[in-house]
Amino acid sequence: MTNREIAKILHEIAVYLEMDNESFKPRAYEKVADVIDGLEEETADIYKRGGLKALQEIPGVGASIAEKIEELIKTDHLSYYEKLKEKKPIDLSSFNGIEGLGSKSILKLYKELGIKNLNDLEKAVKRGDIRKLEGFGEKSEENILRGIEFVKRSGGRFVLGFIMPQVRVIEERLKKLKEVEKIVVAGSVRRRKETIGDVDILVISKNSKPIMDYFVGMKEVARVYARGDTKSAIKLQSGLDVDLRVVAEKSFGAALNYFTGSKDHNIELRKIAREKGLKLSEYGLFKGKKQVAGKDEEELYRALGMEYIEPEMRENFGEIELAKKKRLPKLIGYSDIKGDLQIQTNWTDGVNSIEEIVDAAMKAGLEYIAVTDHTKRLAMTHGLDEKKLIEQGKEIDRINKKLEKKHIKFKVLKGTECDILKDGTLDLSDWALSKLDVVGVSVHSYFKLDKKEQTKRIKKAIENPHIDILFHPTGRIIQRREAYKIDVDEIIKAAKETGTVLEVDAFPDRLDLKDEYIKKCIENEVKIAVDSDAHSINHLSYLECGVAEARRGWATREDVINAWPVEKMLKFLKN
DNA sequence: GCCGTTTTCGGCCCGACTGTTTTCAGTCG
Repeated sequence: MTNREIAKILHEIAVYLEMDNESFKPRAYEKVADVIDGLEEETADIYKRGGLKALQEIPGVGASIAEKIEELIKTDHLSYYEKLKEKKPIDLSSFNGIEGLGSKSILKLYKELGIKNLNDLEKAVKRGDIRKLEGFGEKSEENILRGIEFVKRSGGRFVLGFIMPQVRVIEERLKKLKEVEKIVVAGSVRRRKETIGDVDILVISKNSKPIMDYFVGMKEVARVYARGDTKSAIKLQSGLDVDLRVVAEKSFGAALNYFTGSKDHNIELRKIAREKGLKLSEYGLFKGKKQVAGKDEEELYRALGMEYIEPEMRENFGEIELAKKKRLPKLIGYSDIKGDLQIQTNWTDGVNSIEEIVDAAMKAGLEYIAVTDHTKRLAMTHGLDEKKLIEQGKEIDRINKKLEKKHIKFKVLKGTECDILKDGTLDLSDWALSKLDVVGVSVHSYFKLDKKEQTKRIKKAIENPHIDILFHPTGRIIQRREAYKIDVDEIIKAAKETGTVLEVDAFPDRLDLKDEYIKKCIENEVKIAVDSDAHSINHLSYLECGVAEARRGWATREDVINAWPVEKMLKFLKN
């Protein structure tokens, strides 16, 4: 049983307990569900390793929940949960994402109308049964209908890197309004989560009416949920929900903090405030009635006795403890990347020539790139064999000479994205690999091998002394493809032993490695490389998404080899 | 149900909005 499955059951137990008007138990289950969902190690492995005792070391897990998890792991069943479900046989998960429907409403719908799932709900809405219920009305009915549509369509989330340009356009437009004194996009966009559900924008203004008028009247607005003087909410034609809030200058920091989240991070901060006899809300930090901080975030964190915490770290994964001790890492900056070590050109499946990419990379402020086209095994991309690779090397020599002549300091490196074959051997000869500056390897086939075999395959590949970087190490594609089954800890260990760099592929729906694994690399002193995996010059801008993910994994400039000058980076790869 | 510079009981984050009411429960972030 996976963490996700365990978390889902615990979450549903919480909902059932809420239905029974239990006051604090639901929160206990809810909390553990969240913790387990975010756990790196499989709970089943934790149990295997240390039994009930180890389970109880998971934050929020006590004797009672530990036993329930044990039962789940051992038998794939939980009698406690099944009894609850027997009493109220409702498909709770089908109601996820229908905004405004919590446990109490779901219970009412079940009791009064016998609604057990989304299908029943849709039928009841269409019959007009919902509005007749006490406590429900036309508006509720409309909301439910909209929720059903939403859930059916998208599951409700967008890949941040793909939707970001749209967010920026709106931000820029609002910024230009003369009534807007300050504007920040908060929420999960500011924390740079991989996917987002909606966008929260905060502005300071003394005259909000024209701003709100403009906001709800934009051409791509599909629907206006609310239009007030302090808050408006819209849905864009793309399906993205955007909220705009106007806050007072003296509360801006507190509001920004509050609307940036994460929720867990905020809860911790509020607890700390309470311990100090203070009260934290989105209006500020208060001692009694008196505001002691909240104008900006720096001041707020200082008043709580800690360092400023970058938004990308605010997940309550230990950042607050470090901030208290004033020992937060200095995260890599968005303009620290000096080179890009994975780029495909029109020699294989990229669309641009090497020279076009060099040109674009220079304009983007880079100092070097590695050309890393696919190898022959990927026939559909016309992958390069040894002979073509040598030809390409000559072309790169020519371009470098040309740059030198013009006294341009930019450097093009010879590289490859060499295929890892099924047995862990490589698609190019050692002789060919030894001629290259940057050797990346990656898996593009046999995704379904079992965990042991897949791990062994990748380990074998990176044990080849010519290998520098393992590209997109887990192979996941967000919202489309699961990661291959591999033991990431084993791979990190092998990378440490062989001096292999692990990549953070910056493509918005890859972000591979993801944040939690990046954090693990850094804890184990394994270096990472943030690469665009560009297949066209337009993709170079995705480097930003990779840096964001690296920051979410607490990476500093020292951890990222392509944030280093080219000489230092190459010297590191040689050793 | 969990947790403890409050160790075996008492407290658990906070405020606002929504839709339905006629003072509030439910939901959300």
